[in-house]
Amino acid sequence: MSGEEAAGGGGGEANGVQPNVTIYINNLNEKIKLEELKKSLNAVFSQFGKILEVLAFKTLKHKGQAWVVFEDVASATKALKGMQDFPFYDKPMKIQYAKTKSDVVAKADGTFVPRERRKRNDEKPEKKQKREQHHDVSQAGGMNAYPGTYGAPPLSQLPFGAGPRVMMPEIIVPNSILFVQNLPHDTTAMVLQMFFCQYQGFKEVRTIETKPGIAFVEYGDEGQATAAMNALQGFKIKETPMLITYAKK
DNA sequence: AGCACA
Repeated sequence: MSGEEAAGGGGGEANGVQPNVTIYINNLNEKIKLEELKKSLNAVFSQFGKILEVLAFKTLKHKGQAWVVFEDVASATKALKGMQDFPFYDKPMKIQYAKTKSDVVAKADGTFVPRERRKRNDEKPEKKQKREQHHDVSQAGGMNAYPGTYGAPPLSQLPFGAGPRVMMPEIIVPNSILFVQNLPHDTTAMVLQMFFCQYQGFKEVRTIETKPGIAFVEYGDEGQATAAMNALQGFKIKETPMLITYAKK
């Protein structure tokens, strides 16, 4: 047990914090509204594994910070390493493991003890809390407060060979504008921009309110668009890989 | 900078 202090590499354990299913993020852009922030965090982190909950608060002491609770430590570790300094709303996010166990997790493994004074409910420590007695942790107050579980259509249902007709071979015509499909319906343009803006020649993302699940992303030229397409093809924002093609001219 | 559970 002699000095094993890594030379402040930038990991999470450098500050003596143990690996945790929950990551603690700070240096977040404080101008972003909480709801959007949580949604974006969810979008940006769900590539690393199942997310049980995203927490953020607007109190003075907790601005610019958030907690993302994963199902397992491996996902949290991947997220910590993969997204360290990722430019998120123009600020590099700083990620560590959370210092303590999240309530959702404690509730799931039965170690949860309300930290505040228990309410007028001291004669009933029975296991009848809610009618959610599922063993599915994700339901335990998780992130599923989303306006619906849409679930993008699987790749097999994409409008490619759609229709019972003879398949015409689609001629691929390169375009500086990309057409992105198969996105989670709550994906915002901001989140898409965070991914697509990392490639040369990025101009803008356009979404259409009446058409969730798709987006157009414009680059300076076809070559740049192609590079971005190759880099992000099949990237999963939630569970379903996004499909990128050239927009029709 | 700031580690919570609305």
